[in-house]
Amino acid sequence: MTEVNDLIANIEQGCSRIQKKHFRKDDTITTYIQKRNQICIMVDGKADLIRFDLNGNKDVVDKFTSHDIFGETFYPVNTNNELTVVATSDCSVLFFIYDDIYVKCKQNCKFHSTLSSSLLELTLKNSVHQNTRIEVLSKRSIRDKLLSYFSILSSKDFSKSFTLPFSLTHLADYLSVDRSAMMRELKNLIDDGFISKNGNRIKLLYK
Amino acid sequence: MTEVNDLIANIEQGCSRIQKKHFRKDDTITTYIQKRNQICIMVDGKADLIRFDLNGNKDVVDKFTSHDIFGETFYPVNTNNELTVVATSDCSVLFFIYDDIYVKCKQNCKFHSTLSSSLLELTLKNSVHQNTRIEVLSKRSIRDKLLSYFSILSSKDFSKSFTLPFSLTHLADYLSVDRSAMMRELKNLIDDGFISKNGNRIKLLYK
DNA sequence: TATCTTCTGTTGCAATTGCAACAAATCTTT
DNA sequence: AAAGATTTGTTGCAATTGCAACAGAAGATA
Repeated sequence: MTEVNDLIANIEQGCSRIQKKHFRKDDTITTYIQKRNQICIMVDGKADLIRFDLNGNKDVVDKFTSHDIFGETFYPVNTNNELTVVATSDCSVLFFIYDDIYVKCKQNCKFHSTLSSSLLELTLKNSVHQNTRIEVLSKRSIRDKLLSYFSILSSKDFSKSFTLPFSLTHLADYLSVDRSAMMRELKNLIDDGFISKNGNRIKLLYK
Repeated sequence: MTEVNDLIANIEQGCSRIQKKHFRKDDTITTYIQKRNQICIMVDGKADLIRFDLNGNKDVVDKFTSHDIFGETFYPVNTNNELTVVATSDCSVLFFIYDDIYVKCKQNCKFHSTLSSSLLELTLKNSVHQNTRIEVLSKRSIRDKLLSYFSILSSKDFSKSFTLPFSLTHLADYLSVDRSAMMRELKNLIDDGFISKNGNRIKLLYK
């Protein structure tokens, strides 16, 4: 597949209906509510997708980094609670409305065919990440969640040793488990000889 | 967005590199291993995505029904254990290789632009399903998993009453929890006055 | 350098969950 | 209509997990 940067450059240059905006840390980038299928592409920077639930609790639903694609289009309609994307670093984001581009603008803009295949690539990449997360979340115990995630990281790096892509605190969020329970289970895995660990570097000791 | 049937008809007719095959119940449709980015579209029928793990346990990773898009392209490379798609009813499936179509056949087949946007639609739809599942799986208790899933179904039907799209046994699989524990929690939700239930029909009683 | 914040590590305890096992009900197939 | 398969419903018990709370380490900011 093509380089992500090329794709984004393609998307950015082709059509007046696509906007690029810049944000500072803690700015609200967008909300998922009645935006008629807004699609966003993170060119550069980081952001959190946040829900305020019925009790007013803040909940980080997802995290986006450079080259991620996100927006209302990817989410089930849910009238109960609004989703908000908040910048966690300075960032730049492309915006457009799916319906505008594919319905209103169909005839006169031949750029759309390349846009489609670029978007398709980004969306497929996104799908792989989602399936990875589903795979891991669907394990019933913390131990299995950890082992399954480690196994995927190991395959990706072609090595029994790899570095976690984020902090242990964030890992617990990603696995949707209590951090202290996860720490306990990491210790058990070490004691039982399944893995060794040095900071954020993990080594698989089995098979 | 366009009707799924139209999309599939489009995809089916446009290109000699796309094949349609038929399967009987229990046939193996495909395996996810070194198929160079195979993409499959279920025209009609049902199938399970199955993993045989290291202990030889059979594990249903995902379920596909009519109009679902699936295949190796959507999954993280994982050398450890092979994924197999097995028909759970008679079905017909479209097959093609992503790389073949977008790389080898780029110049001479103008059908590709419509293919791209059709695939994009299917993949976006798939993304919504995946995010729904992630949303639900990331809840920490069975109670919250149930309530979150019910809330999504309720929004989709614009009603406090709705019918579960599958059996309670399958629901437990979808939520990745023990079935008996889920039944217990359903009973608690009823006793606590959050929901009422009649067979597969659920009614939300709060707010 | 001092201060503030985030991250890591640990523990006791209570609550939730998974497991095993069984019986009854419902749906399929012959 | 009978036999077989699948689904629903229930329970006791053990194991896992979440929660609360704390302390020290490491990183960031002024």
